[in-house]
Amino acid sequence: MVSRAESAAATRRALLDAAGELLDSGGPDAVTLRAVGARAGVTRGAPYRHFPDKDSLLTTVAAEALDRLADQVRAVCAERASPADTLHRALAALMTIGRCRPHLYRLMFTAPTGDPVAVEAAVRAGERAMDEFLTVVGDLVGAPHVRRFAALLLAGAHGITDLEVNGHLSPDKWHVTTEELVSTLVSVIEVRTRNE
Amino acid sequence: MVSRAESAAATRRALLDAAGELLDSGGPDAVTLRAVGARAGVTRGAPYRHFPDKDSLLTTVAAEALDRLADQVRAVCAERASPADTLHRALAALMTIGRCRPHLYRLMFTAPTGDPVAVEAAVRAGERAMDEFLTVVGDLVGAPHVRRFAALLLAGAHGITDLEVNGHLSPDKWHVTTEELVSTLVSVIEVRTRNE
DNA sequence: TCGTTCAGGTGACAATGTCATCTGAACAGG
DNA sequence: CCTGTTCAGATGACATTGTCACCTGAACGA
Repeated sequence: MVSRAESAAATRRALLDAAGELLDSGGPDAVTLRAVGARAGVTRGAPYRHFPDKDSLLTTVAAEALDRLADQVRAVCAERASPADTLHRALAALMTIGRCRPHLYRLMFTAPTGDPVAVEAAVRAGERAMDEFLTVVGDLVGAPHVRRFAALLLAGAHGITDLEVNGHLSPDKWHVTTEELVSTLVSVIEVRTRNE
Repeated sequence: MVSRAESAAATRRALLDAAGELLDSGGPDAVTLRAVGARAGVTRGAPYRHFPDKDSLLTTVAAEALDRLADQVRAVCAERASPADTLHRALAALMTIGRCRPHLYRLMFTAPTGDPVAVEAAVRAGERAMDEFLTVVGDLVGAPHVRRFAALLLAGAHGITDLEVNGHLSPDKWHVTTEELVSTLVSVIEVRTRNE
């Protein structure tokens, strides 16, 4: 029925899911190899059959999340809405992760650690997500300064999200919502590119 | 010669400095209460005479760093250069921390944890730093949308810094330096405000 | 002078990451 | 069908860490 390879793959998946769920519910401190194992139905030593160490497990969680983000951006891009709309939705995908899964969001944008193989995978996934963003911005901005404005948009949206995630953007102090900030950011750059 | 209160204050200072130095040299994992104590010339239990727990110690380190940042921005502001120059230097103060002391930078912008007293101090220090930024931006932008643009500038600079700190802004991929990004960000907002 | 306070030292404990070792079942080859 | 191998998982053990209870001695106030 279930081959050994299938069972092992299922366990690996369960471990990654368990780590993500623990991260969401209790923050990084709650992600214990023992807890991850328990939630995945195995014991504390089992994860070492699938990941070299804890860091590599978490880095793989981040890599998968970055991959999903890249897929989302690509999907938004495929909808072929107006370039401005597409950009807004792509940035919204990023910020939704920050709002719904703040600890995962932090993990995604933290320098990956652990086994070189896992690190490499995370780096590649991150670059893929950024490349997708690049094509989105490419439809909005002329070729000469795509990279500059794409980096600026990405950094801006990330900064807004990160500040909000960490509670540094209380609306009653700044009189702005994160949505308004992103809108302002995008429009400001649109104005700039039209003026060139 | 040295009163008991003086000695205690000196130890407290030594603990905070030791924590900062360990954070710089070895990252968060290197900040061990035992290591902090050793570097401060005391043993592992001594920190508990000055901080309720480890989180509160680190939160206090962050609070002091935010306070220093606020002082720097205020000092820049007092130089009375051109508003644009002042803004650039204020943002540079922020980004310099990120480049020179990346782990401390991360600590500063992470939601504070630990004892409510320490958390309160960190929140207040963070708000003070932001208020200083607000006055800097106020000299550049008209009153109606100061907060919005101040938040945008701060979030943008923070996003750029955070991405760079975590290695997500390799210049050969994006063809941009962080300085160029900040310049673009500032000029883009200047254009916008002039058009209103 | 004497009792108090309190910074600091010390032993102990539970939790955790990690490893060496063991076990049993799924596999390959005859 | 039998047999040896491989490998996922279990288990025991160890060092490290945060944290606490308890102890000590010296600086203090009266």
